Amino acid sequence: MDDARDAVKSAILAAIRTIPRGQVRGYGEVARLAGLPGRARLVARILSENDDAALPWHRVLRSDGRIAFPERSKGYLEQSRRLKAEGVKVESGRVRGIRAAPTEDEALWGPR
DNA sequence: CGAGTGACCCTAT
DNA sequence: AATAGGGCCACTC
Repeated sequence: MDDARDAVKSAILAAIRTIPRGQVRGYGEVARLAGLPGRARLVARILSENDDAALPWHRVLRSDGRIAFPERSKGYLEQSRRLKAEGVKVESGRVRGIRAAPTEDEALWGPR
């Protein structure tokens, strides 16, 4: 059974739903909020598999505030459009006004 | 079980 | 600011 996997998916989706309108979060941030530190990639995969139209997936970006899609991609345009519609400023494929707390990630990824 | 891939992240140059 | 290198996780072949 994929109970565990389903639970993880639900947790991630819930975390994404927690993002307030007009604001954005990073994949790693979402993963951490979902109780899955270091599984940012998993979040991305879940999003690719997700089919919930009510899910604000467009509020999920990379840590740099960059959209995780190539500019020519359809998803990029869609996400950019939706973000702008919510009052988020997007320039050159990157969002302004965000700062995904890197300090926490540093503790986890920062190996040194 | 090894190798390849991806809507990722970090450090260093 | 942009590029290069290394790492971690989950899935597929």
